[in-house]
Amino acid sequence: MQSRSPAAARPGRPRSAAADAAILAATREALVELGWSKLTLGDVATRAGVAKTTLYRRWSGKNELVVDAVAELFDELCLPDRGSLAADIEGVVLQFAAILARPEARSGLMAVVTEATRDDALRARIRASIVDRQKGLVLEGRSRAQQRGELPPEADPEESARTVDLIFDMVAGAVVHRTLVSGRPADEEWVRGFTHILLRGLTAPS
Amino acid sequence: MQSRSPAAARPGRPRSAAADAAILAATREALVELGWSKLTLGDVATRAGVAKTTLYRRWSGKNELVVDAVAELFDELCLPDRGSLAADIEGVVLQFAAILARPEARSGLMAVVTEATRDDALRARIRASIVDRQKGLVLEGRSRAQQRGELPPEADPEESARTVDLIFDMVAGAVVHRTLVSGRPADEEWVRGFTHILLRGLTAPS
DNA sequence: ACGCTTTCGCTACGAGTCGTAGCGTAATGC
DNA sequence: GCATTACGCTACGACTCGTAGCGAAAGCGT
Repeated sequence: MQSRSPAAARPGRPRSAAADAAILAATREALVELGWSKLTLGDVATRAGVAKTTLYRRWSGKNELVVDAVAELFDELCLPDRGSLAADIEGVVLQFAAILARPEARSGLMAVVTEATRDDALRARIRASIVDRQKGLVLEGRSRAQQRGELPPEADPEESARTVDLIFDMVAGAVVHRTLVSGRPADEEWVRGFTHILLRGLTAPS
Repeated sequence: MQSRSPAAARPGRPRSAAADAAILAATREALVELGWSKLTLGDVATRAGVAKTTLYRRWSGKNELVVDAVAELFDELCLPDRGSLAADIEGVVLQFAAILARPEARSGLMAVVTEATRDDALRARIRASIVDRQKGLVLEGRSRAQQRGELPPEADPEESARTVDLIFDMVAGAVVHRTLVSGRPADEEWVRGFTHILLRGLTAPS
């Protein structure tokens, strides 16, 4: 029960880390050029310079591969301290919008979310590698705002968790809908208006 | 230049309206059982009791067919007058959430939006048959609220249009994200919390 | 009743993708 | 050297795609 680490020193030839990187990069490239529906694993393998069988040895299918390829795009997401809650929100929303403006994120992210409606394992994979990271930003931003005194400290932890979930759905949902459904850019002007409404909704006296 | 109506009295055998209904119903049924990716036009044709060629004569492909099939789900969407802006919003959001709770809407709607990221004609079709109808509800609700005095009348029409777009992205985006990404139901409790924040953001003094 | 026109159901087809199996070779640890 | 695993390559059956061709059916005008 000891060696269960993922990269345990197993005997035999190790998997090429370069191949992993090449495959994920090729997947994003194919997403840009072909989109989700016309992306084939054979094509990705050719672009990456690996055999198709190598691809199937590491990923069980198109869904899992694209999740990993898209997840790397969210690595750059962080929460810079801009001094006020409003500025922090605007900053992170603009970062999120910049990622969603990239074509590989647009087609890839939406597609895997679609597939996840019928695949619980895939949904868990998305949550672990993408969604939870975003939610962490919401938690961090609220913690900062409470330290600044911009938000009251939470009393009920359960109520607090519900509020975080709600804020997260509102932020991510609005940006995604603006970018992908309305088809218009989430630029600074839009983000300012959105932040304005959200912030007043959170802080105004009832 | 006279007879340009879509169903002009053309000579020859008319298209079967019953076949249209059967095909769209079969498409929704297949969406429930198979989901988007495993749905094939041949299977839909078999379920509907029509030939595959008939399907291709009326729709150019899977995307357009599913848009029409899903669009019918939104026919029931309306804005009941509940007496206050808060109640109106809660009512229509709950209706929207009820539609998104159906599996054929979950997999179908998200899938066509995904495909629309690379297909402008498809995006226009979605906007015409689904999105614009929802946006109309936002306009109607705001108009009512202004008559009641719950919202101030708009001065700048351009600013007004921007606000409507923003509200629409926030409402639809939050419900979609809650339902499809977070994977939790947009039940009454959640809708109350959401409406509370949105409404305070819209009406609280700055 | 008769043609004209369009739709419909059916069959068949080449093209493309899928996911897997088999084989020989390359890379690592003992 | 030897065991073990990863890799590249080829080939395969099964499936879906979108289209073409055909004869039959259903309307409309004369």
